[in-house]
Amino acid sequence: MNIGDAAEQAKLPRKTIRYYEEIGLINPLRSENGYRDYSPIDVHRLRFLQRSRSLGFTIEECRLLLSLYDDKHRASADVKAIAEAKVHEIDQKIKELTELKATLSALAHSCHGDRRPDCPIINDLAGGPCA
Amino acid sequence: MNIGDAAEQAKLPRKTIRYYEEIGLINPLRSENGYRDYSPIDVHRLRFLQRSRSLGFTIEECRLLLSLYDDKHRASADVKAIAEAKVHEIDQKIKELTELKATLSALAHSCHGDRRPDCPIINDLAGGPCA
DNA sequence: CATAAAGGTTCCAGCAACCGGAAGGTCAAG
DNA sequence: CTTGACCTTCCGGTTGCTGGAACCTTTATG
Repeated sequence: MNIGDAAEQAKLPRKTIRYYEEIGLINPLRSENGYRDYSPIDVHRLRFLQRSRSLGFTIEECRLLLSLYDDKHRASADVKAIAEAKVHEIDQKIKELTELKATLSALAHSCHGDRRPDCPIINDLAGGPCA
Repeated sequence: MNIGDAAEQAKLPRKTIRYYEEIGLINPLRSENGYRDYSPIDVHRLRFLQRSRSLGFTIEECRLLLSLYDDKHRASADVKAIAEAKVHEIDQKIKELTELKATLSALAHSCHGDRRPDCPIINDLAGGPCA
């Protein structure tokens, strides 16, 4: 199967697939004409990558997950630990963003938003809390 | 004032300050010896940048905010619009992350996490929703 | 058979927003 | 006089791709 079809099945751009090959996450065979030739197993692997990435795992985490995927004797606990760490990370990020939003929307709210040049937002940015 | 002191006052790494200069967000005078020389106004500007960045504005948004800051006749509405757009963006990001977290923590929860190799997380990644 | 469109290939460059380090100049203190 | 803390520039790397140029191959059509 050529890269176009593989891309469609894995729901990944061609460019991304070539990039994944470049960094050693996958390596398909080559046809006589030099075209990449993806087996169903390759496509499966690409799909694994697509899903892992969309769940927020970094490339390096994906690499690790793939190695666990390949290792038929790994313990499920290993995988679970990675997933839980990721959940924690995401949670932290959510907290940060929530605070950010509160600060910013308080600022926006305090601004009358008319034609006058006086603006609490700019004033805060200019001389805010760390002044 | 040399870059070290400016950095401390603005709470920005030296490297970052030089970078901001490189991309034209600031340009301090130079002393005889070639050292950058920051005026209080420069430091103020750096602080503005530090605060804006920490509130999640991109560099280009900061550039815009600075130009509004410099323009004594701009309407506060212009600034408010930018802030509100940012709040909306942040909100979207929070929503995305929340969904991500739900998916991932459901997965982690479904995994018994012991020594056995069978793992629902890996299984999902391998053949998940887009199989 | 010619040709044009739609695939494929490689490599090079660039995005955001910096960070780290090397090689070197400068300045104050002991 | 030397040590060490500053400062300078420049180069490369980070993450995860994406776009484009220049080129080859395959397929469809006139």
